[in-house]
Amino acid sequence: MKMSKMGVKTRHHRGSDEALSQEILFQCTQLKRHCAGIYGLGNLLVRARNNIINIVRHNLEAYECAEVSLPVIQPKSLWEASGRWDTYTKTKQMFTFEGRNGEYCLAPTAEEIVLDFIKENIVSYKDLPVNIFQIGNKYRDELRVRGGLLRSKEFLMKDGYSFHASFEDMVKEYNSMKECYIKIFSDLGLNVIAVKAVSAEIGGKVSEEFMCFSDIGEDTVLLDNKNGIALNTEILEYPDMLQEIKDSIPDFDVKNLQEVQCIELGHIFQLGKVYSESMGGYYVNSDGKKEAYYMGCYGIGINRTLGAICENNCDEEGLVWPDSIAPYKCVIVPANEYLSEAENLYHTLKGNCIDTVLDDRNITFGTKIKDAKLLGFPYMVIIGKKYSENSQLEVEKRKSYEKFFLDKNDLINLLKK
RNA sequence: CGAGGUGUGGCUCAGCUUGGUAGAGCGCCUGGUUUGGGACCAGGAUGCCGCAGGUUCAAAUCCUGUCACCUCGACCA
Repeated sequence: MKMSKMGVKTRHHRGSDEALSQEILFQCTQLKRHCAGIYGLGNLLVRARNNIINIVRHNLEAYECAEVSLPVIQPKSLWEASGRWDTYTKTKQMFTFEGRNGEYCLAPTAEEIVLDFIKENIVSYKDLPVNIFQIGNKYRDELRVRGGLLRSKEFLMKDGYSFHASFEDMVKEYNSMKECYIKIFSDLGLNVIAVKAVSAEIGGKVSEEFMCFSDIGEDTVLLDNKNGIALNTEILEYPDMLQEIKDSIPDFDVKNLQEVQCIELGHIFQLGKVYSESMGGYYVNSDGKKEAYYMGCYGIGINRTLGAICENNCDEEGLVWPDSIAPYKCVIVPANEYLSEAENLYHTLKGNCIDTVLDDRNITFGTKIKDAKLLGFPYMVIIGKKYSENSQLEVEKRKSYEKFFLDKNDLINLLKK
């Protein structure tokens, strides 16, 4: 990609947000606030997000989850069936509108629609279990938005749903998804822990959240380092849940818990039969009897994960994309009289399938360097004075500022990794 | 919805207390000099001061209303 065609504008000043990463995203115009909680994303964010999506997708497919796509516009009737139309509209958390054939909502979540989707495909115990997921926009008219990507009204979410003939099978799948989620976050380079949580409006009993440590996080997590468990502080408000924990762990004591701030990136639930019963999700068992199936539900906030990664990977000079999801592997920064040499290298790297940006803008060298750091490309290849002095390429690593010289082939090998 | 705060060129903001020709920095355009870590000189363009009423000879400034946005609470991936 040529920088001149990317439609980016960088600024000298940062604006304000409680999260440094979000300030930087506004500064380099990768995040544009159109109105409260509604954002446009620039090229770098979209490419990084696509990389996250691919990691999520590949891991889920390795666990035999099948990708589908469900509509965002959903009819009121489905939400009345589950009883959640009133729950969500009362608190004005859901966007609704009048269409030609009645009322609709913009999906805040998808339990209703997924049942409507899968119902006719699951009629016998032989059709179970099934685990399907989608990656799509969700809409929630949040009472309060926060921190750019971290809490917005329109956001990209991966949501998955599993269907089972028995409670045991549901629990088994739940545990398998937990394992899968831990793998996903580890592939993304995030340090994430599973935390016991309250299920709220989604329903069901057992649920765990996947939390990433961060001072700007909205959630407070209580760590029991001795017993190796963690729980969301909101559990303290539910005496029965607290009692369950006390019963299962003999020397559990609220006094020994350590408080940490976290960002919630994912949440998995054992839903049980709540939705299948209300929405008519039945199958016929081996005895020929009709039964509602058990369900599990598994979500990852993709935009929020992107935001958390930015927050974990930035410094005073700008973003520092980790290799796992970097939108481009490197940027070529030429002094203006070396543009044609830079262009040659650009085509060579592209020819080797390396995602490369060429800063071909007719601006001063210093500005290009500043922008390269601000935008956070993992490697910067400088073509200028030193290029003519020696045939090796000057390379600087964004993260460590480490500088070294490489032959063209060594550079290709380095970036191909 | 409760409590605070802010709306002024593309961006960030000053000016408002005490009414009197609309400001700065960055960005943008033209010309020239620069060209390895956010260059310099000269010239130039850009505003219904969020919107609507009111007070006044006169309103960015005072009053009333309204809308939008931000921060803090109650809800959530």
